[in-house]
Amino acid sequence: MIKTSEALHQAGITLRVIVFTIEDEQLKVIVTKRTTDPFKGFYNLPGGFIRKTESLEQASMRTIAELTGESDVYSEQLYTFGDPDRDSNGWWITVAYFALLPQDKNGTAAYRNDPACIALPIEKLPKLAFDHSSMVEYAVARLQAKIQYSTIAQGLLPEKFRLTSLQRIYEIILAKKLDKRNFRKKIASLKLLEALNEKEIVGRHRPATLYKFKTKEQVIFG
Amino acid sequence: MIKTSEALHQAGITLRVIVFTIEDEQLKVIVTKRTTDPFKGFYNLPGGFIRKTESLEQASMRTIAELTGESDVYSEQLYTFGDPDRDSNGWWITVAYFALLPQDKNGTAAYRNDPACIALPIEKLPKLAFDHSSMVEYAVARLQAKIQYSTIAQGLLPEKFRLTSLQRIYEIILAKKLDKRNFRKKIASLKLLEALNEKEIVGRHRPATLYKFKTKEQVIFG
DNA sequence: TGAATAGTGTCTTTCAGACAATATGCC
DNA sequence: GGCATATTGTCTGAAAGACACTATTCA
Repeated sequence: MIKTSEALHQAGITLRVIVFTIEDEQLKVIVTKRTTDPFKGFYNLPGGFIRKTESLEQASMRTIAELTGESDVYSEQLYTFGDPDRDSNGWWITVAYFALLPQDKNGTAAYRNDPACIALPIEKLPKLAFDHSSMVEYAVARLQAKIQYSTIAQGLLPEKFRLTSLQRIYEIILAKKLDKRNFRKKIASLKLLEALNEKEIVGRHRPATLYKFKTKEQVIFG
Repeated sequence: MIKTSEALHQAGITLRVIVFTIEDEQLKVIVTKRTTDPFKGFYNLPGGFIRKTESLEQASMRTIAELTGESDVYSEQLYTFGDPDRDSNGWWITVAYFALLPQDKNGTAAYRNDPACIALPIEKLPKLAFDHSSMVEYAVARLQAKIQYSTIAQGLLPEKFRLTSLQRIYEIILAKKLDKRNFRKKIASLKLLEALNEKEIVGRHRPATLYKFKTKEQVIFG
């Protein structure tokens, strides 16, 4: 049926990671500027190759660690992109992963390892190289969907955080205001957080109780 | 950083399809029996290769069409499996798609093209070759999740169907009984179906109104 | 004491779930 | 008329959404 010359037994296969973080009250994605053609001067998503001895999961974690210096971030497989015209430079299949980089307690993104990387806000993101704009779009949709029925927001927060910070994560990702009382009622009913005997004092006002998630694992609460 | 000898620029890449259908009031998946080693005698998922001129989507649709004779079934990308030890026969990355084969009006599965294929019930499925059992598990989980907030059940039904048939689809996939009045109330509130001026008479009892989906596209109803 | 954020409760509406009797067509 | 499936409504409890005031700390 299939002529061997036509069949793509041996495809070039690459990995791309969509790393989100929240900085300056904005959802941002990490990109690098291309210095070679095609798409010279455009931003693209950081990527890497898969070693023969590692799983896709491991390859994505390694790539993210090389990029951010963080080896324990949340990540999951997003989608595999394989349109024949997505890269003029040959036939490439790209497995995309998305990941979340936590804020530190000051609300800025955690340390980033690679100086060529820059975090750009999702709003007003320029057109990216190849089909990377679609990948980001797809990842944002996944993130928006998943934050509503899982504890994925944990990946964007430091270990200890204020309820207000958690609410801001939701507001930024869903791009809408939430009612403070309803939000806290909902969070409390899920019983996934633990109040700590610690307060955080940020300004000249009442200090906030710090919370942490009872478990590090992602919880789905359908 | 990455030594070329270690990096997997050129992976063998294959496609596998998990085709579900409902037959004899059971959720079944289409498999074929292997005639060669490894896993000779085991069942495995039907698969294929990707041509250089087609997208992954197109390759999966083509594979499903070759298999079932149906060229317009519902399908979506499931997951990409790439563990280095998943196939002893070299390094293979497999992009898995899942698809739904509609019943015909008699409640049996639609025509199948490939005589080597057999549909086995999900309950009491034997261990499959390679990591195909995990793939089926993953696909079942996706199907169970998705039927609850989308019109994916449409893919398992003929164009015109009774509300009772729709309810049976839900009951079989979710493996639990549903209340008829609550089910119909819910379906009605979604306003996604259109009652036809046709009745279906199956036995010596009151005939049922036939319905169809207003649109062929999948609808997500959060 | 003023500024700024933390923390809290009620009412209304909507949706899910339990539950059973009547209707209709064929034989 | 008997059989078999189709069709329909109410009540209750839970969760979502609208809505505003008091508490606490520091400068």
